[in-house]
Amino acid sequence: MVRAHHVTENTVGADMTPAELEVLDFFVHLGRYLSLPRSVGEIYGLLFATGDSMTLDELVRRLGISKGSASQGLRLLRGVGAVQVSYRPRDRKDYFQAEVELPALIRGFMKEELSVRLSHADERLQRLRDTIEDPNSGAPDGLTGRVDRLQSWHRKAKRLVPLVSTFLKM
Amino acid sequence: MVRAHHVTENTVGADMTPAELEVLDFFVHLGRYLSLPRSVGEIYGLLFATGDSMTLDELVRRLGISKGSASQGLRLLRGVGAVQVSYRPRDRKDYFQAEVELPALIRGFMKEELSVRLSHADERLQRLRDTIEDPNSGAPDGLTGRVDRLQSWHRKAKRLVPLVSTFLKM
DNA sequence: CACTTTGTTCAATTTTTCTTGAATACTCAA
DNA sequence: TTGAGTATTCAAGAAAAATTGAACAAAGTG
Repeated sequence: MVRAHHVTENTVGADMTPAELEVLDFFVHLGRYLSLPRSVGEIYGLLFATGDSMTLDELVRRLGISKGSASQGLRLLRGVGAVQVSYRPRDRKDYFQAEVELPALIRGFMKEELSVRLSHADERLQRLRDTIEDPNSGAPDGLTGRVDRLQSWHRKAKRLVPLVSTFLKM
Repeated sequence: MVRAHHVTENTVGADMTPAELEVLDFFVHLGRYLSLPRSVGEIYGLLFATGDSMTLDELVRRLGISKGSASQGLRLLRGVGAVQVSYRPRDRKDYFQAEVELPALIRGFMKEELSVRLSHADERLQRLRDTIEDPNSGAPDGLTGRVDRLQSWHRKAKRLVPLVSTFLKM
């Protein structure tokens, strides 16, 4: 409740329209669910609401956040493919624009986040196996079986990723 | 790295076997990815490693966490169906045990978390629509179209949930 | 009922994460 | 090369989240 109106609490946010505020609100909450900083939700939200591309300074001014936050937030959003940068001839500024095509977003997220996590999990599971196979590890009875199950979860998750991608691109 | 060895840093954790430590490590990291407090990963990890049921006091003692943390963590884990409680005749204690069947976990997670979030999103999207349909909302050109797209993402996500459930239960 | 054991709640504290803003780096134009 | 405009980095401060521990509640027992 309070948080949703964050942008209205500082003077610079005052030039937001109700429609824009509502869109920001939506993405701030969505981001919250994905444990993203509020600033990231705000940035994507404003870009989404505006539709057009926008410079870093414009984002800073309209959202009333610091350049540091904006820069870091944009890096993250670019990283997952949620924001694209374009350059204009005879203009040094970067122009940032929201990617609103779901397939592109999915692709970015799956590639950037998920695959890294899954391969980390791979390593961990391998280490875990190695540890419990050592007779000195003190592995409780039946742990091997439960770790097997863990590995089967993991394999399933890996097979799920392309399936979800396909579905969402339809 | 540092975090992974948390449980070894306090005296009570010293009675953990290497195998148990590795399992805790795995679940603490997994939990981290899902933005769960470390204590939650530790609790589930120890229950998973042990295989047996365990009392709250046992968890507190072996993990070296406070009763408060253990109680709250267990509530969360029970809430998503990752931990089950059983009672024993002539024994006032609760006995907690890890649920290791993937289908049950999925069911719990999908029901508890996802469906709530998705219905929140529903409300938000409806409000958003209402706002931008008001001519005084100052909705930028084309925003209606983009919000349409948002709603189609959302519908897709809702259809995806049962699909994923089915797949993971196979 | 008083007492014991077990689990929960919540204000205070600690830890982690986010944000800020000044310093720095980069890029192009003149 | 200098200067002006732009973006990034990062240490310090602010905010949010997790953890603790003591007080409380609940549920038996004698």
